[in-house]
Amino acid sequence: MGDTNANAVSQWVERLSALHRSLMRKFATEEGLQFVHVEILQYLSICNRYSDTTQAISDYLGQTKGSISQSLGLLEEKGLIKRVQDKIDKRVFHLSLLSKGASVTKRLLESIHLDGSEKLEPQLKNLLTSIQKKNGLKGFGTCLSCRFNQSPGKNSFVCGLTKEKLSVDEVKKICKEHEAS
Amino acid sequence: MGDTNANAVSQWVERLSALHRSLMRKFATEEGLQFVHVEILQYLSICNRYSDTTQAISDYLGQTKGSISQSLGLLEEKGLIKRVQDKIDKRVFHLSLLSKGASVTKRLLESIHLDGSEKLEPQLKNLLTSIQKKNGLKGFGTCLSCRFNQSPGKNSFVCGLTKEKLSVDEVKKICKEHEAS
DNA sequence: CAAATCAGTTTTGATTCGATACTATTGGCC
DNA sequence: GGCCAATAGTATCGAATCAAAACTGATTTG
Repeated sequence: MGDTNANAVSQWVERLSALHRSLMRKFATEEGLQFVHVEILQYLSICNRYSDTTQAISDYLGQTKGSISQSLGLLEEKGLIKRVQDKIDKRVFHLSLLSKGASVTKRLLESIHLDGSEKLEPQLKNLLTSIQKKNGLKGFGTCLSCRFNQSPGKNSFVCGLTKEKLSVDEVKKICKEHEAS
Repeated sequence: MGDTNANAVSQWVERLSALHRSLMRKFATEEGLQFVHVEILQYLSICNRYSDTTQAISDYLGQTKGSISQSLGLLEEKGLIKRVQDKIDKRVFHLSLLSKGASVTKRLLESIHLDGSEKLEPQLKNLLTSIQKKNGLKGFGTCLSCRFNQSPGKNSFVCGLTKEKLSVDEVKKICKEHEAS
């Protein structure tokens, strides 16, 4: 974990990320979409119901909500996503993938086929959280690593923030309110 | 290395890459640059003298050379890079960072501080090359892992493709002609 | 030496981008 | 209740990106 080594890891992450961007861009072009569209669709496929809003996407992708809002308009027009107004807070609109949008993210996953040894998984997880922590970024992890998550029984989950029950699938998704446990 | 696990690794790489993009975007905005500008500058800081051209950047980043050409024009105008015509092949122009551009890449490296265990390094390397291979991408590795690289003596390197001598620093940079050894 | 290839630029029109200003809703606070 | 700040989201603006295609020149190939 020395400083000399941090640099070397840096280089590999830089190149891995660059390669991933390149593949995503190629995929986007083939689908007749912009890069950011694919980013948005991919995010919507992994975020939970507290995090499917314009602002959350803006936070996750690091772009202004104005830009995101425009792109969302286009994605809705193209029939890839839909937006539904929140019943309680009428300012927020929940975004979700329509079947057409979901099939794009499915093709993306197939198109960029990643392989890695099993040992890599926990290490990548650590790397990710360490980067988030180092850069002072909050949020965007799954319930399983969140301090608000409570598990009153087997396969039963409750979010300590919202006091709501969460399904087994739901707790695997990423949340903007996430705080490391 | 099973299929069930490939998916899990996928998820982590996706999120790691997304986080990295987000940090790069924030950095770009702070520097008054576009995302792609930072990508180009970063690439120029790690590529060797065979790979510092418009076409190579286009291949590495996965964008059309027309787009790259436009961005390069702006970067030159801003005094971040310079271009020098090749003495032999007058079609090609070699691009390089000016001090102003180099300082941006230095700040980028400091800004996105990545930490990881030593064990991660060889695994990331394997992951990277496996993705390149799986996606049928050629090129963009360092001489040290290239089959053209020859080492007639200690700290002495020759490229089997160009028959040119390469310095110790040079062989650490990435090359568009790279082929795995 | 002509044709094909290659490196790079230019042009075009749709779209992104950040910045800013704006509407509408919500929440606090007296 | 009523006022004001905060929040979610959209609209507008000008500069810049983006891919696609057409276009120079230079080089290689046949």
